[in-house]
Amino acid sequence: MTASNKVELIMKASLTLFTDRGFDATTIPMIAAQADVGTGTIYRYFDSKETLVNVLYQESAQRFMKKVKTDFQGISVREGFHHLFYCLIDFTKESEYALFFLETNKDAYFLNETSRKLLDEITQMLDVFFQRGKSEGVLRNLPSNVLMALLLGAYLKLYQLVRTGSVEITKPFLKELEQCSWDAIRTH
Amino acid sequence: MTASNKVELIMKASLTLFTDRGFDATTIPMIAAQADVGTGTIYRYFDSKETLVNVLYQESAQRFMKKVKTDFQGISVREGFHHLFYCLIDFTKESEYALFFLETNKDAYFLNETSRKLLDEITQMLDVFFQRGKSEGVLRNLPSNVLMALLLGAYLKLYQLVRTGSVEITKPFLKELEQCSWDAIRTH
Amino acid sequence: MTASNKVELIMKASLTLFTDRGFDATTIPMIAAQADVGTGTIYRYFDSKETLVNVLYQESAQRFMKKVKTDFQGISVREGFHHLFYCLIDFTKESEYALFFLETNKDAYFLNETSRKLLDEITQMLDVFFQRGKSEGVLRNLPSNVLMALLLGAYLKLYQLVRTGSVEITKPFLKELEQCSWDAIRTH
Amino acid sequence: MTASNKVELIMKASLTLFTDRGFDATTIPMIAAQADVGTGTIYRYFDSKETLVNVLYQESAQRFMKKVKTDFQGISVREGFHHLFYCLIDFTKESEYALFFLETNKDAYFLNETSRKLLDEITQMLDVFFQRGKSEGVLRNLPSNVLMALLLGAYLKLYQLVRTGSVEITKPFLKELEQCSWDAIRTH
DNA sequence: TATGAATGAGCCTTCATTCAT
DNA sequence: GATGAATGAAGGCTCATTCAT
Repeated sequence: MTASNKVELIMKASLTLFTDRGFDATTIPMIAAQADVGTGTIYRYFDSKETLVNVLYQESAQRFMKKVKTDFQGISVREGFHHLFYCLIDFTKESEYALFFLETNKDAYFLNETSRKLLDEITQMLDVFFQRGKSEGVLRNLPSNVLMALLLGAYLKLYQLVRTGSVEITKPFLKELEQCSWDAIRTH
Repeated sequence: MTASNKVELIMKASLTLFTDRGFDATTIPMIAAQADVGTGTIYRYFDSKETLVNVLYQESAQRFMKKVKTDFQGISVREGFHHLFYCLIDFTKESEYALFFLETNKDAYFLNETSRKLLDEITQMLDVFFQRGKSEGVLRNLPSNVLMALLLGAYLKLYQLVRTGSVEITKPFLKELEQCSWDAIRTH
Repeated sequence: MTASNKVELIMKASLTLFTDRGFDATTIPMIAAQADVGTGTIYRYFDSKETLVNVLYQESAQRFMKKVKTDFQGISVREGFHHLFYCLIDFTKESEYALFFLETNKDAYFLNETSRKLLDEITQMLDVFFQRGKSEGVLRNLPSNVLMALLLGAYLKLYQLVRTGSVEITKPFLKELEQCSWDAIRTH
Repeated sequence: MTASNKVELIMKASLTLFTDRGFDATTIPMIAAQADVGTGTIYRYFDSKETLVNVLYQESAQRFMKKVKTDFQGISVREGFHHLFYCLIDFTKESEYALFFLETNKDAYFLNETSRKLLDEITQMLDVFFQRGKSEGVLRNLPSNVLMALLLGAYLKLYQLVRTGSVEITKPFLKELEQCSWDAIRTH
């Protein structure tokens, strides 16, 4: 078994557990068991539990950023929003546990400087987009982080319903949700 | 120093810490230090950490429910929404850390039966309101919990910005946010 | 309420609880509740929990010693044994909780020097008696503490059965037990 | 150092301390220090302090039962008594702290169902023996538990003297003690 | 390299003791 | 004198982290 494979196993297991149970309620032995490796092995690849969670966070952040960036240029604001919305959806679909990244607050006590900076990068990228929307008069004249909060907050709370099985995702449902979110931030 | 004073200090400290760090990452010694009381004192007033968190939750839930109920009858759906939105605002203003109640998931493992029942009551009360809105054709034809998630999710994420000082609350700002939320769930 | 009265209440309550639950499992608040006094009141009369238990022990020891001493002179060894046996019985009857004294080992970690010395006094008194029995050829030629252990050990173990209700005390039963104990230590 | 070694160290240390100070007055850190292991190590091998004490109790009970059972059939009552008496002696000699088992009351709050059942088995086995003695007219007509109490109570109290060094065990001494105990319960 | 036994700091909780009323 | 609220040291137990194999 290659080292990278072990790392992957550990990361996957951590992500699952952190998402399902939270950072504090997840123990290193739990992760080791889930990843089917020894406890000590985790420490061969990650300095500490905090390092691990930050690596995870950063990996997700990077993946999310890359996804958003792709084909995000040279399209209309409405198309951009559609893109953004489906990035969230795809991102969550690809790995349900990516939610961990989306749900973790910027000021979570276990995040380090690197993680926070990465989030800032994403925020700035989105800021550019939202600024354009505002200058074009398509989006409400609110701070970008507010617009993003409206979008992301609603999305996450909704996804909780999905995860608990209270709500089922269908294409028309997604379409309507996209419209809701769009209506929330666009000018009328 | 009166006993009630200590209870208040403990509750306030707990609420702050639970809101900021979450239940698991908050330790009893932390609470004691923040409340400036001895560790043992907390146990004079609360059976356990779990009792404490539930008392806090229920107190908030009750306060929120009472607030919403007042003047919630015999008004139009739009007016009802306005009422609801400003209940959230006032509730959060009164005690910033009331967010703890709003943010805590129903299935948080530390909530007891009483807490869950209380939340169910609130949910049902809101369901009646959202149903009326839908039957009048004013609100989108989505499940009530979805409509609530859209409203609450956005509000909470937004309030995080307020707490970190990234955004300042002003009357016109609130007015606009109310409109955003309303636009998200109303029919167009 | 006179001070001495409080002291009595506290001592009685302690004795009961120490006998029933043991020294470690008995808390000061428990004693206070049972004695119907405030927690702090106990510390007005006793320096510490350890002081309290030693006072109790010594009081019992003194009472037992006095009881044995009375009419213990100028009688035959057999009569002396009868006296001793019924001292145990009466002592236990008068206050069932006197058992605490009889059951507490000399090397119990909470006993202080004074308590140990008092027990030594009793031991010496009994030694005189047992020596006489041996020199008269009535008792087995074994160390006095051994003879006493045979008597007391059997008695205490038996009394446990009484307390759990497994065995009922009647006059003929006591008569037979006395004979058992006597047969154990007398010469044949 | 092998795992079984640690378990042994822990069990030995616990047994010593439980015997010397009792269950309540013995702390896990004490045991760890005595066994020269970390506190946490104890919990690798025993779920809880209560589990530990029960394992200890059951191990002793089993060892005692096995010892008594061997060559306990088809011998006279007097021979049976001799066997029983030397079982106690050997048992205590093998591990001085086996006393913990003999001294612990059946109704000790920390004993679990398994421990109690094991003691019941032993009690029943002895009951059969005592019944035979009574029906043959060799033993006093007293309940079996009373006869056992006479024997065991005396033995335990005696052994306390041995442990404190007040008395030294020699062959003739044991012989005489056996006779004492036998004289206590036999018919005359 | 991989492991998991071992560890001890730190958690929740209790309770002997103090002290302001 | 009497009280009981307040305290913090210490107990049982968990778990992040280390290290010998």
